[in-house]
Amino acid sequence: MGEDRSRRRREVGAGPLSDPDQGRLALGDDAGPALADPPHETDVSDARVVRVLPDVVGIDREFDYLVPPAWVEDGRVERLDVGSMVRIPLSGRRVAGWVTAVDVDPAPDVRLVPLAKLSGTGPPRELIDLAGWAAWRWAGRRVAFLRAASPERMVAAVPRRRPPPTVPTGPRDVFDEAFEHGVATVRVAPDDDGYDVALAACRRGDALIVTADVRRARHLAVALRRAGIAVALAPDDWAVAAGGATVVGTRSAAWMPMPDLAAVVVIDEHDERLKEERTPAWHARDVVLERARRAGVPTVLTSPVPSLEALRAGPLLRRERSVERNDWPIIDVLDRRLDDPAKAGLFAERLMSYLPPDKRIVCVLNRTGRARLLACGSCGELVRTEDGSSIMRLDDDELVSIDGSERRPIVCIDCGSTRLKTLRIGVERAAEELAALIGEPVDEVTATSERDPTSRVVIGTEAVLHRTIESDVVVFLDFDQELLAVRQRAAEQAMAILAHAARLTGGRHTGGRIIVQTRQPDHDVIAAARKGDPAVVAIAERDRRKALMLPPYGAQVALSGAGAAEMVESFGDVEGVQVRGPVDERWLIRAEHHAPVLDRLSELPRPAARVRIEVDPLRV
DNA sequence: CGGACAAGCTGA
DNA sequence: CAGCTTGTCCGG
Repeated sequence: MGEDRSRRRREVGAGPLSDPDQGRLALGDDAGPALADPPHETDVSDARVVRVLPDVVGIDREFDYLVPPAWVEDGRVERLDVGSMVRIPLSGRRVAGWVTAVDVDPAPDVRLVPLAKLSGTGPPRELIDLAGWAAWRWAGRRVAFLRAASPERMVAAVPRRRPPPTVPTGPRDVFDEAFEHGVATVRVAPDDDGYDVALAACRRGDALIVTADVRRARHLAVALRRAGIAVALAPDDWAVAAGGATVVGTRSAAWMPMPDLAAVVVIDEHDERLKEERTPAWHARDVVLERARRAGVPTVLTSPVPSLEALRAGPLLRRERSVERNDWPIIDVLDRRLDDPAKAGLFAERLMSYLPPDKRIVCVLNRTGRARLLACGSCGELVRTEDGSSIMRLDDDELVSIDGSERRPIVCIDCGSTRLKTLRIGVERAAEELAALIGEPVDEVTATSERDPTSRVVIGTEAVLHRTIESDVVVFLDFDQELLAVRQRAAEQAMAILAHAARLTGGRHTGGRIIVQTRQPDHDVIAAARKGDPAVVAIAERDRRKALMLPPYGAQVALSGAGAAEMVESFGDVEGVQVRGPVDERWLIRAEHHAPVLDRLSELPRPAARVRIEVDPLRV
């Protein structure tokens, strides 16, 4: 060992200059002036060694580095700890990385080089550990999670906490009780804004409050600050959070530093926006549940329509049945089977008599999969080929005809404008028809609409529910679209959509109303919403998923991409794990428990070709 | 990921 | 066999 070290010292100190990093070392550079002197005084054999994970996707391996002795002398080493963000020389280039361990015994027989730079403060130790767990849980790479846990811009020093938070005390409520269970789910009113649960969490100390919606997060942050609480809004206020504060934010908040974490809240835990879309497709609810468990602090999940995952995580707390019922709007069901099929258009004949003449009305028409049309944003003409025979689509920054034979830059042939808009035929036609029926203008809202609608009656795709702040009545023109969707979680998603609509309208006690046009008036989802009791759907779903061993009662992993076949090949046979596929170049791995599948996936080498691994996908 | 190096292909 | 492409390995 001693021999190794002295050899290393010689090589590091006076090694060949062909290695650019060693050249830097000998010349001082970032390592500081101390090393510009001959290294006779600084005994590198006693130098401290740290372990670093490079911020390079595709490496996912740690390397050992020397702490430059100059850092010891100038005190920089004081700031160097697990989680520190550094720059390291790695195979001839310099890359960023995270310190994952300090004062390590270096791996033998490697020629150590010093760290190049101390860049700033990074994720604390517990988040480094949590990232390791998450990499296992979602079969991803640690780098992805450490990036999520790192500040967007380098943080040199963490400000110390401002004066101790003053938290308004209030009467003990259902949320205070929920925190005493360790993990619990509270079924709340559809229009619950999350403020009460957030406040109950803050009464316990620094709270981590995760919401699905950005606007909700911002509102909550403002409201809590107004109540005198020190709040860091994720991800911007990273440094404030690191100094100690309550953290509010969407998914990204799950990875914010919190030195004094005391309680965790997930608002609208059923919302699919809590799941990252890109791989690794982690779920913020599940990340914070694990984080809280490790920290030994309680978690409360809230939702008007709790997921099976939440119901499995802990007890469900509800309010009185009669109270819950009142929190949901009245649901009017228009049975489309009763219409004369010959003239069954988009609007049931009876619908007009259900629409109040002076209230705000939002109509939802989820016609996904319909052909999207491009039109000129200026003259309104449809974007077509030269001869006008066929429509054109957008391909990167060019227009291309459907058969691919004609391309041109984005220019309207009629007026020369370069501005385009997309039309969704379903919604557009419906808006025209509805405007004619009610004799007043009807604005359209789609995911790409820029301005908020101003008309009293609005129509749009599901996106309209995210855009509109308040309305008295929500009409689902074709709810069968949701009920019949060939999706694994169609019923829950339909229930969630109704809950979202109920948020806009408010409960029946304030006149809230939802009108549902359907050919399945007896569907569980509709029955549940009418009673204001989502358990009806949850129980049916639970039994179905248990029987099929679907999450959360089993593990499901989808593999796709060019390297998937190779990965499945090397996955081989694992006891109690079944592999099916490929269906559309996609494999499905299923098992009763996650561990055998995830353990195997984590020990498998990644194929060179890309593989998309989705653990417990929301849609299959 | 990206550089180094080896093995394989091409053309004269 | 130089000169190039493609594949595989490995980094401290």
